[in-house]
Amino acid sequence: MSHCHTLIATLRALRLRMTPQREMIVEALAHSGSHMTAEEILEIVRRRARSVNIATVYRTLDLLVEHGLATRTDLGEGRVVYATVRHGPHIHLVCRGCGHVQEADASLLRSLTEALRERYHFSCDAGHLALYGLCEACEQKEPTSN
Amino acid sequence: MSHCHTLIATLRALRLRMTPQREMIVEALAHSGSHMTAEEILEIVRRRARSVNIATVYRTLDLLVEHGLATRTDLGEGRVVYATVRHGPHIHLVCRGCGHVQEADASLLRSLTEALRERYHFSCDAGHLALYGLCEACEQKEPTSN
DNA sequence: TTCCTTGCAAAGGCTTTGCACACCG
DNA sequence: CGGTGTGCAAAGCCTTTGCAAGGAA
Repeated sequence: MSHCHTLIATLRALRLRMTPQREMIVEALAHSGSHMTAEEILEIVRRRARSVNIATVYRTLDLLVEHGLATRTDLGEGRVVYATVRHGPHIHLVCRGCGHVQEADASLLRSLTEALRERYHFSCDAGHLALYGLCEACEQKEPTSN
Repeated sequence: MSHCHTLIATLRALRLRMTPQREMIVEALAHSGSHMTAEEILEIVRRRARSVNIATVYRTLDLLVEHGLATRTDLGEGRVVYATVRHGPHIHLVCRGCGHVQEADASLLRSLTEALRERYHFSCDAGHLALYGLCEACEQKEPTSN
């Protein structure tokens, strides 16, 4: 609740125009438990206003990401998800078997990101991370690792 | 040299038909220093046979990946790269600033993958990994982290 | 000869863009 | 009122697919 109000206030402070569409999109994203695709956001927004267009969703999400209010994570295979910054950094664990995505604590990355910085001078962005593999159920189904 | 011969022999052993197109595609991939996109492979193959089609490249790459002879890494933003297995597991470090991709030693992932297995029962596939962030040059250009 | 593979073109899925109208501030 | 934002439709990009002809075994 207050979270999306904060986001909306931030948008206003950034001198960005607040339209009903933007408000509904921000609310949909802020109220969701975790990451969402543009299409999922559209579906929720359309429950309130059927005329809202997918292009507007993409444009608003771009806006949020540009201003650091949301993150965009490309899970690969055409799946791109968004989340408000409040969710904080997390790892997306994407199962190659069933496609399920679970979130993991980003603090697990600390030693990795430090090593990458030291050895490769690469500043890893932990907030946008997707890791591929198999969830417990799918690993038992797949006899040999692919 | 011998590496692509090994790959071709493996394909033959798998009873897969060997066509000039497949041979050229495998050679292009095996001779490359690292990962390549389908389009890059096509470009190289076309220097030898202009008529080769992108669909054939995709079909051959699918074949190689299915049989474990190559890996497909989705770098996000529509960039998908392939590499022969000989390259061994490596991490792709993708710079959000300039788009440059460098490879890092996959052994850095060991403790992370162990932690994910223990805490989330997730079997992480280190061979297909892409990490986002900023390379040294781009980090100095970007004053505040995005 | 028998399937498999190929090239071509069209279709698909997701995302972006051009345009005229609507509307926030 | 001025300048943005929106809906719509079309275009773009990468990848896949249907099909008839070509080619490996």
